[in-house]
Amino acid sequence: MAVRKGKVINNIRRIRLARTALTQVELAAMVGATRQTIIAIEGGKYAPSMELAFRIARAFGEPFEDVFEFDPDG
Amino acid sequence: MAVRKGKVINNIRRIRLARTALTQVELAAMVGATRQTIIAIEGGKYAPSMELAFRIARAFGEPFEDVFEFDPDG
DNA sequence: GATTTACGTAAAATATGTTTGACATTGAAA
DNA sequence: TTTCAATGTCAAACATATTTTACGTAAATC
Repeated sequence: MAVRKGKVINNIRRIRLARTALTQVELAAMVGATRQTIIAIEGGKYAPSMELAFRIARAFGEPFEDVFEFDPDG
Repeated sequence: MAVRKGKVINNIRRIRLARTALTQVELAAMVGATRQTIIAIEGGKYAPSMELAFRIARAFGEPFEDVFEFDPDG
């Protein structure tokens, strides 16, 4: 039984709308990514790179682990 | 002037040796990665994926942001 | 001095994340 | 009812992360 890899969950959409009221385009610009990337990450298509993840948390002014959570059983 | 991307710094080597006294092979096995990956990440060749980063922090029993830090000006 | 353990380098192949560009849908506003 | 902003889908190209395999070195130990 190989090591469990888990899943990273993000609260980007919730925070973007509830706390900051940014559009995807605005957020993308703030963090130096494209709209497609924001869409894909919000939609759970894949997890962002570490660099992008930190930039997003900073753009929100939220602690990293409030934006990104780890589900070890995912 | 494009958005600054910053750099992710990790304290894996320090924690691995000082706190847990694990070898690279042992750590790799614990987190489901290869020795090469641990070497590359410790050596700053690249940042790990989010999933791997969370697994490493958990393997150490350390808070995520104690293991991985963001340098916005890197 | 041969063997073993831990760490390092390097390169090719594969997997995952990011960009670019084009087009579709929905709701709000003119 | 048309226009526009925001969101979504899709696919190809590109960049980065990870694995696999092989070989090199230094220190400890037999």
